[in-house]
Amino acid sequence: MRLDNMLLAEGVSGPEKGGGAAAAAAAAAASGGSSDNSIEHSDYRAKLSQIRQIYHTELEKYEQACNEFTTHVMNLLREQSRTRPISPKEIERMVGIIHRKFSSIQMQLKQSTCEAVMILRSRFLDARRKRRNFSKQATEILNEYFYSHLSNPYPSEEAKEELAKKCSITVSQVSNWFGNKRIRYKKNIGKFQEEANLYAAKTAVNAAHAVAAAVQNNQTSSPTTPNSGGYPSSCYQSDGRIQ
DNA sequence: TACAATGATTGGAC
DNA sequence: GTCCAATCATTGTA
Repeated sequence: MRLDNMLLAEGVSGPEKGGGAAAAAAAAAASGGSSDNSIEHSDYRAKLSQIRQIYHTELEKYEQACNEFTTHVMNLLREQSRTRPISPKEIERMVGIIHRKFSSIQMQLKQSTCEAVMILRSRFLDARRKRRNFSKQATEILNEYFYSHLSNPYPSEEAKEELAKKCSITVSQVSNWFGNKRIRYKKNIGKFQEEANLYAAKTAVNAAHAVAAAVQNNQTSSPTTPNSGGYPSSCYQSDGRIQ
């Protein structure tokens, strides 16, 4: 069952008894976190534990109420048996109805606990709230690739994976970065011109070093022509995409 | 503290 | 699926 799996995954329906209720959990989940990672993590765990505790407390209450109500109904039936015959099957049927009713209430409790956990998780995992700037080195690597492929700044899947590895970020972060970079560059080429020249010069220096090394080794490879930067309007397709 | 920069998300187009 | 464009939310800085 998915609900059980989720609660189990978060340790909510496990054997360990802690503290926390659905409503309180939702309130806990709704309150903001702290800036520090470790503090945030302990905050998350504390709120999760709160959810767990309330879940178990409520569950116990329901079980107790169920037992009390069952005993009460059975006593009533016994009393009634003095005035009319009541078969054991009838008693069994009544007990079954009570248990089904209570288990559906417990299911609702599970559902709301599950929702509270999901709210908590989404808040904790919401990347926007935890955005961190990439390292200077990573930005450098990405910029180097972007400006040296200005005529076609669309890295292949392999190139993205390579860049992701080099920058210690994910492939989707690389995709996001290139998406943002393309659009922002296109919107304000003038602003990025200096940066483009800088990286073009860097690429040129790297190429020159490579050529020098090749010459030294008596190799005959020809140098690659670095991209000069620019990004003329002709680079864009009619639909606005960069060619 | 206001503002710019930046990484992530969303919705629509292809 | 990718990409663009707009936007959001956070971070960095003057």
